[in-house]
Amino acid sequence: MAESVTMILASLPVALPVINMKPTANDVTIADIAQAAGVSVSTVSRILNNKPDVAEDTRRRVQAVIKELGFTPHAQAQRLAAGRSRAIALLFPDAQLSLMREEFILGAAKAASDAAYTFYLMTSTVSKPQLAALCHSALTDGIIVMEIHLNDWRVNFLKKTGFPFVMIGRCANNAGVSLIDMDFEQGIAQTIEHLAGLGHRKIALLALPGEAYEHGYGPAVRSQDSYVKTCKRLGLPRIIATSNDVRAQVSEATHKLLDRHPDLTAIVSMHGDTTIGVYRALQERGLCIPDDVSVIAFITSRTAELFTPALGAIDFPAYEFGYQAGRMLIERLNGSGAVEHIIPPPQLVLRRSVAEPRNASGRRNPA
Amino acid sequence: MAESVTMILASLPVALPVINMKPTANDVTIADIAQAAGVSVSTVSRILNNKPDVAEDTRRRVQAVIKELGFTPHAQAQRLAAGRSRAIALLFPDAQLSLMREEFILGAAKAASDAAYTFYLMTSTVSKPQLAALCHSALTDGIIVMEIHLNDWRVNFLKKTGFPFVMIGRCANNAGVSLIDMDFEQGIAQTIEHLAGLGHRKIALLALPGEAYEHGYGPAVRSQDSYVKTCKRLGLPRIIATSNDVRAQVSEATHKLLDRHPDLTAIVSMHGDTTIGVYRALQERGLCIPDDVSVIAFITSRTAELFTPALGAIDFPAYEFGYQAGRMLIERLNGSGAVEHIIPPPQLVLRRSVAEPRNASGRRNPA
DNA sequence: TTGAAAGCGTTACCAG
DNA sequence: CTGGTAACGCTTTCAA
Repeated sequence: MAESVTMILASLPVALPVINMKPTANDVTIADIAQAAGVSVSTVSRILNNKPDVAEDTRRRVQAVIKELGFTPHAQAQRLAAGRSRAIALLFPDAQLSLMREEFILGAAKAASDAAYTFYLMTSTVSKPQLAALCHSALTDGIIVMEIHLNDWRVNFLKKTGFPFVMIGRCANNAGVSLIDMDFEQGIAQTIEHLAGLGHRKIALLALPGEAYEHGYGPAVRSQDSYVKTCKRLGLPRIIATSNDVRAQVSEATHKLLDRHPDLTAIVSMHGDTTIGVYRALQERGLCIPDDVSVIAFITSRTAELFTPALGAIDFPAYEFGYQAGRMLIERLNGSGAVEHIIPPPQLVLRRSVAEPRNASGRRNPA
Repeated sequence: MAESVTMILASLPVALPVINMKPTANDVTIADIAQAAGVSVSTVSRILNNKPDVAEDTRRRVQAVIKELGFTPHAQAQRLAAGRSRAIALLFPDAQLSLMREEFILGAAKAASDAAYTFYLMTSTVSKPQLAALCHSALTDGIIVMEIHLNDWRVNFLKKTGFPFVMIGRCANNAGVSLIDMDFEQGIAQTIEHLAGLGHRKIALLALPGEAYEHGYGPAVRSQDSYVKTCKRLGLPRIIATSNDVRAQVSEATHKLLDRHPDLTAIVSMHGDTTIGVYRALQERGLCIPDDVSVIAFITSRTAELFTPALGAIDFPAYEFGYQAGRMLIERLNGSGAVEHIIPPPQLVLRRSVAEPRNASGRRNPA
């Protein structure tokens, strides 16, 4: 009854079940059905694909046989013959750049399953040859690309080859390709405006790493530019710090930020869950959220609610983004659906981490 | 320059790029290579598959042609001909039962990509016919099953058909099948012992829903049984509450728990990130973590760190679990690798949410 | 409404 | 070492 306490590595040299038989060897095929039902394979195929031109009578008879013999189609063969895979793939880069990435997966997978498509997940960043190989492989009918740069070689490549795809994110030029993207400009603008409306004057942007901006990573560029523009417009000082999307580094960046600007009263974070680093830094300095410093980030509701105090956010509905991306792609593949650019209006969700600034003179000093 | 503020639904009736051509129609095939290189397709195929019996000279020449023509294999056809897909699939149920589920995906996907396998993600719970269809489809060589019940029809089915699979979790009888699982018994036992060692006497278990236990969901059964046994052994009272894995309900359950047992000093949660519901409930009652109540959960480090105070945990290395599951499956498929049962020793990670109980008489009253 | 046969792009066996 | 050729299991004309 008692389970072993330590790792059990039962390398039992048990005779493994027959797995080296050709996986399909003993399966019942469409030919078996045809024979058993006394019709041709073409007829069975028609029935399998719900073609109209089959006698009701025949259909019923064959379907009975199918059921009886427990036949189920060999998707691999279907796909080869039909010239399409009824599959979509999500290219999910390794890089640490992005936000809320995991939820994209489940959303896209759901869209696929809703449309009776299969769903491939390709982690690890692809090289150009790899991408070409993927397109030629016929494994998938279309792909979802994310972490888009303003000038993105993958997008250029796919456009050139005409391989169907959609983007989560967008380039500088998005003619002819469907996409769903966050409105980082408006999101930032609204956030700064809201904070300014509460009385904040020193609002810092905790941005993505400088390389991200320099490499033209969309969210980095758009948010930072919008921050600068908005601050200018409102006559606010521009206070920008950058950090990798790693908790410890976010924390460190926050400390530096506060060293340089001990009087700032709000931080807008481009980081996702690693914004916890901001919380920790503030805690370490004995600063209170939101009384001393308000914090807002681009983040999913579910994650924002884990913070204490709950993290105010420009809501990032990542699951929905993934779902929409999948949906658009599949509609595209099915011939329905025109080019769509979905850029939902940013949703500012105020939670406990956002408040009016405490009277500046009342500020406690850092420990 | 200014982006539109609202959702842009650009249903531009643009002439769509040619996507209805048979996806493979214009691709260069192995036959093209053969012709261009002046060899047979068999030879090209051999070279593609790195077979030894090819003249170095020929090999180089053909490879040059391949490169020149930009040939890339049609995986779909390869798979049909070879009788194997070099793909694995993860069955990812919809149900709300489990913990840390998303990270499994990335881990398993990584294992696949490390082995040059492709990775399918099947969300939504499968029915028996669906599972049978998947096995026959030849889309995947093996599958990873998770959210295992002590007696699991999927496992029984797969065993019977001999289709290769591994489990994240385990059944009552696990002969002949590889698995990786959390040691819930020991995890709970160690946790209770540790808390008791700190001086806690009233330690509650916030368990999974009653149905989960009744249906024989492994983690539910093992943890609860272990809790009861351990408490008995240590002479501690048994205080069990159940809840669905939804924040609001976890919160409510916590409130009820405290209504019935206002003097409890520690809560062990079987819930993942929804354990935030426990935090909120305690907060609402003006109870302090950990001074009034210590909290421990089964949870990933990354998520535990988002809590304030950081959530003590029996660490749930979900990514690693996914990775190992994928690795085992692929090794199995490759013929290497015997049956493995991996049950890592539970890792108790004490964070800020765990402390000695405050002197019981010093306890503040609920607001 | 049905059937025969020609693929789909590879792999793998068998001769040479 | 190389080339023919039969699968792989299904879809899809084309005739009947």
